Amino acid sequence: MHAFDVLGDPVRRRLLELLNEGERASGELTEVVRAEFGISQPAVSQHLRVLRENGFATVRRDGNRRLYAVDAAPLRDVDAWLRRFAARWEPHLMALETELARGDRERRTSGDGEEGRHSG
Amino acid sequence: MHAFDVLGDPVRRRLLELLNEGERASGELTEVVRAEFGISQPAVSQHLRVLRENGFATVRRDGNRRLYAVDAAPLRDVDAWLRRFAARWEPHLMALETELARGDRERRTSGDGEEGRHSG
DNA sequence: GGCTTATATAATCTGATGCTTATATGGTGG
DNA sequence: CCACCATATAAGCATCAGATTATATAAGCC
Repeated sequence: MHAFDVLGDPVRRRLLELLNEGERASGELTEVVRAEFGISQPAVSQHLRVLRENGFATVRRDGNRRLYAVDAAPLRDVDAWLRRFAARWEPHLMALETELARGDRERRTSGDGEEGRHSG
Repeated sequence: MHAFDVLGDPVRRRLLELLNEGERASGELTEVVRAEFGISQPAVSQHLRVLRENGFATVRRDGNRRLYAVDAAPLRDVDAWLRRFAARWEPHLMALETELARGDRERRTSGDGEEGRHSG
């Protein structure tokens, strides 16, 4: 199953959005999605399975529950495909990237903690 | 139809790839896709319609033919969604973007050439 | 052990999507 | 005008993804 097929479903996109905020139990995800899309628990579970089986999410046990977390590897692939078109909407982006790649290795940030505030 | 649904189809992705190399006539696209996917001309035409109607492609007349070109607007939307996850595969990217946005307006004067440490 | 909770799987049904064949539209040239 | 390209649309059909209900698995608790 291609990554884009996985992302083709709105429920799965929503699940990924939720997971992007942090690890969540299946039940929590189910509650949110149930409310928003009006679908059943098994339906959500099946979507989670698709995410799992295609590498978009990982699971771990926590007693009774299953805690899901996002795994961005396939998203990166999607991004890679998209980037081929990026020049069309951000003509300057390519130049910036080049510059960045250079600056990045020069600067070698030590970035342990995040002392910078990205948004306020 | 959501942008991700449009991209969910491999034929349409391929068409976009081809269009990304430059304007092409429907017939040319049809030939390539026919060879690769073994589908008929109407099938391709219908995919082109989906691309058109969802803003992924534009058409113009050239005598007998219809020349298609890619329109990246919806791809940008997709990219915008993806970017919310970008920090997961490129932890430094967010910082770089922030820095760039700032550096871009600061640098403006250009000439110093040492943009080495914006520190932080 | 037996009840309850949390989650996954199985089986089945349904509707949307994409394919096909057939046909329409519209431009070009004799 | 008529024949002929190039392309789009129409109509019908098949397949598949996603939904549902019912049930299985597995952990926690008394």
